[in-house]
Amino acid sequence: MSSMAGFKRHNHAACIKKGLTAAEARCREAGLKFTPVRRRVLAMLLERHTSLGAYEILEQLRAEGHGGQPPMVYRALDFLVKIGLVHRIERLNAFIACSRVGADHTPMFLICRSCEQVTEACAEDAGSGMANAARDAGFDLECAVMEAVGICPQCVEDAACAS
Amino acid sequence: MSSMAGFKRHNHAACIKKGLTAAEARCREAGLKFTPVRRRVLAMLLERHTSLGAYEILEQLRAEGHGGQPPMVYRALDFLVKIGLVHRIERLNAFIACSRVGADHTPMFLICRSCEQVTEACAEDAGSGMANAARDAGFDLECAVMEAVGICPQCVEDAACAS
DNA sequence: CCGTTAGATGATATGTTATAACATTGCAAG
DNA sequence: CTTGCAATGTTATAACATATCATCTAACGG
Repeated sequence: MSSMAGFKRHNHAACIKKGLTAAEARCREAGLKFTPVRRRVLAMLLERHTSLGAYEILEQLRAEGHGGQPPMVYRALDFLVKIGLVHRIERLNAFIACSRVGADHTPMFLICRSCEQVTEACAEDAGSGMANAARDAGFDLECAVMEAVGICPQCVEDAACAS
Repeated sequence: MSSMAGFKRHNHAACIKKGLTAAEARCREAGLKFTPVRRRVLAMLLERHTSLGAYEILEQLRAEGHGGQPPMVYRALDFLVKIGLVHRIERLNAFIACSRVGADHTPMFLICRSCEQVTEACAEDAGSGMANAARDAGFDLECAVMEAVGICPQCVEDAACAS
């Protein structure tokens, strides 16, 4: 199976599996438990390949018969975010599976305001820029949030065709 | 009067006045109305000199006898954000008065997780970095969110003294 | 094997942030 | 004056998030 994601085609089934395998490995190493709920939430995020709100995840869990209340989802998400398997998109109050697990990366998110697609990109330079600006201000930077709002390549193209 | 703000001392009364004057000018130029509610909300943000939540603003308006419901505050904030007099801090779901009105700036926000102080900094380089990364991805960047979470200079110092 | 413990989950309630929808007001151009 | 438009008022609710306390369960030392 193949679909649009990250603005480009790829083997989606494989990338879900890869994500779950990486998660298992990471948890095993760290002595953490990759429980069914955590696995299911991560799988859902990997499947959708864009950001999902906590309540969308909750609804889907319920639809699958796992029942549950909001804290269940937020706990799973907190866990996944803490160990770096999932990122929070502040602008959207939503969550997305990390697409570069393991790599020491400085993620930036591209948020399309037309189709709502969210994609992770590398932004080492921008990260350095933020680190420099923080240092100049005497600020001890612990975490940098970088989110770009605009129009994704597909929507740009669609708009061009339409005109 | 003088107080800590932006991590450094400055003449606070003057900067409030300056902010309001700049706002009046900007609205007059653009043919927009700088109504009492809008003025009061902006003044409140300038006074506090850090970020405020919409409901904190609402409470204060009520305490001052202006009554009102949430939409009133959100409308005023939307207006102020749209014309660039106020920035939204995504990480905090809060708002802060722009400290560089008029300047063509690429704002980045330094959010202290110890004292909650928020400060605006310049991050031209980081902005370029994000713009480059977006361009490389074929993404049409319209708005860049840059927020740094960490410890402000004052809190770093306090921690050092305490140890 | 048993009891202890720590992490995970279940469940209820509530807190916090944001917007939809519709009514009303007030000012200014035609 | 009336029509149109932006701003404001009002009610209700949607959407996002967490505090708290109870219960379960797997891992560990005795």
